[in-house]
Amino acid sequence: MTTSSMKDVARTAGVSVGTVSNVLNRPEAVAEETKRRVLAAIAKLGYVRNDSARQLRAGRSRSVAIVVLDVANPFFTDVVRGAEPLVDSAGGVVTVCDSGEDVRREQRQLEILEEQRVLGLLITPVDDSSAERLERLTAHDIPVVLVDRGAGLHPHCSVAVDDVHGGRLAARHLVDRGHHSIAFIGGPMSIPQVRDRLAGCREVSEEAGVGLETFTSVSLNVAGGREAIEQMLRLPQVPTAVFCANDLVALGALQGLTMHGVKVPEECAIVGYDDIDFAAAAAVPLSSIRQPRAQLGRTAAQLLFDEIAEGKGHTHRNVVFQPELVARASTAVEM
Amino acid sequence: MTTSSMKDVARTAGVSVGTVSNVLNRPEAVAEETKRRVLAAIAKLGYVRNDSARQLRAGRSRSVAIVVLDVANPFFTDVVRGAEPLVDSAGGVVTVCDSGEDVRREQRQLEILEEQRVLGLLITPVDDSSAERLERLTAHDIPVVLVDRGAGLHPHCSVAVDDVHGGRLAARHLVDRGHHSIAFIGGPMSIPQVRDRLAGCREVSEEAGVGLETFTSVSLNVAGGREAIEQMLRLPQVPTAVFCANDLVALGALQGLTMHGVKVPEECAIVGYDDIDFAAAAAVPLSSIRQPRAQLGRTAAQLLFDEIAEGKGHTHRNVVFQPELVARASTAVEM
DNA sequence: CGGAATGATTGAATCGTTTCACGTGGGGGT
DNA sequence: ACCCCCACGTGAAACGATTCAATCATTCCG
Repeated sequence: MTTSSMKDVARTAGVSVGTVSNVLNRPEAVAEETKRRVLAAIAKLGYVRNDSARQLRAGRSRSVAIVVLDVANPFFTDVVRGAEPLVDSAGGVVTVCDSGEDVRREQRQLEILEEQRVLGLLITPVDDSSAERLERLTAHDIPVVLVDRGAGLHPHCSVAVDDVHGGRLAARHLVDRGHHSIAFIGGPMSIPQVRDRLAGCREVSEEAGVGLETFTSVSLNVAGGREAIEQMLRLPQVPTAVFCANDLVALGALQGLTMHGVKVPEECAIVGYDDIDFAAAAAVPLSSIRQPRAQLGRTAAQLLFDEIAEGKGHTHRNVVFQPELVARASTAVEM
Repeated sequence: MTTSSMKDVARTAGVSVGTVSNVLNRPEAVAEETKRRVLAAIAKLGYVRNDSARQLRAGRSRSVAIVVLDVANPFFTDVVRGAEPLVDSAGGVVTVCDSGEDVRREQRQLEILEEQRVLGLLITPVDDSSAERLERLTAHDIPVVLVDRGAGLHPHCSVAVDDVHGGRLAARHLVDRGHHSIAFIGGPMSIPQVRDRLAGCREVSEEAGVGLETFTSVSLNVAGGREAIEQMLRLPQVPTAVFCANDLVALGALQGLTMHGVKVPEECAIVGYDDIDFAAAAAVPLSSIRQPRAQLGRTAAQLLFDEIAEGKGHTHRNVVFQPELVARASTAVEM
């Protein structure tokens, strides 16, 4: 028998289990001498609290789950970083889940998180198909905060960055630089952020009478960007600028273009999205649309705890941040 | 009352809780008709299993924890990625914990994980101070696999890459390129990987009669690299090459050097470590020491499940991979 | 037609905490 | 001397699922 329980501790200390529990949870309510004896017993037996039993009694766990599209994307790790301190100081634990942009994985994870009765959930859903399940979580008293997702659409709190506006900023920047035909790279199109960024871009390009080709990448990562460039370069008339749905795609695009001897920014400009740290450190430092990453995480966690604290009387809040353009070498040439 | 239990399901289906449990866990043992009724009740009530209760009974949870030094470091996310499929297919769940190179945080997380009775633990410990606690976990039947850590030192399974050899490879490469004085950047020195990589580097530099200055960075990230370069550039005689303890530090070093107008690789060469994807995409593509990142994760998970399966009769295995040099532009000049 | 074998379901014990209504004994106030 | 209150402790009842021996029907076979 390697694991000892409260009962064992109680026995060795010559007290009741209730007292052991008190030593652990309300030390001020137990006499010095007794406390000493109990602590000694705990040390001697190497007793460790059983969280399952605790949770069973409490009805909830202490973990706050964050479900992201891609843990390997620095954007998301920065969001997680932003949320962590708050959760920590509230005595919680952060659990990171990677849905990998895969609806089925996401489903499975949500199921498990629900079974675990997590304290709350921050999530960037893959697409709209999880809406139902998320509402169900809320109905089961598990607050959900949507991260980086269009506001107001769902009965949850949310933090988001105005992606349509971000798309506009990118396109406006390229138009100002004199480009007449733009390529948009991103996908899959089921991801709302991708659609929104594209929408903003389209808005500006149409208004300015500039051509817009879209290339759907399989995934929002480096490989996706590289592959999309292959397609693009097969066009009879290759666009002189690409706007990528995120920086990983942009880095992939940069690699693809360089590999084919296309000079960036002279022959083709690039604008990315997120402004992850690596964007500035790229072969050609990337112009990008900056999002307040850590702030997103921090605010999301804050909203979550607010909702928990307010309980039933809570009204959802939807916080929207504005993105900003960071111009670097990858768009440094006038056409 | 928003959450229903087995008892509720049993009542609505007109059966006993034992039967409900059977429907869920051994469906073949219950009659079709009954099963239908129970499933209907489950659907109607929106019943969700309570994992805490399950675990309490089972004595273990289903989660495999991975404790890493820095989630924002692509090296670690790749390791996690490698481990995930295996854990998944074994019906487990991955929990990622970020110790942030902070011993106290690590301690706290280990405590929590022990309380949670996790299935097992993959960990890159911050330093040796957790050895005791880790042994205690093993004693409590929680298998521990050390990731990216010197083999044989501890009573656990481990997967590692030969860091001393990696350091040698880097130094050898720089010596071959004709450098006469090398700077090592990395830290804190309490991290064993840092010490080993430095040791390998020192070995070769001494053997070759080449100068070696070491700069201790506060942390193994971009900022750490940038700051170390500030120090280095104050030297009367600035080294012509730097070997960085990982790629993030190397990227920081690259930024620092560029900011001060030092040309890479003409005036100063750089070798990184890990060969993360971003290394190849950097402003000056980085030479680096490649580690089999995903393989590390995969093997670690495999060892863990082996240990669980073998039980008491298990003997620890220590798998060591060999790193390899990937030469790119950042060392492309002969001195 | 009796008895055994098979199949389906039940009920109660159990996991390890937390919580709360109750003792119990001693000390202070009047 | 009496009463009351306080400070400490106790014991037992939850929490929700799993498991297993026991029960109850059937069916099958000789």
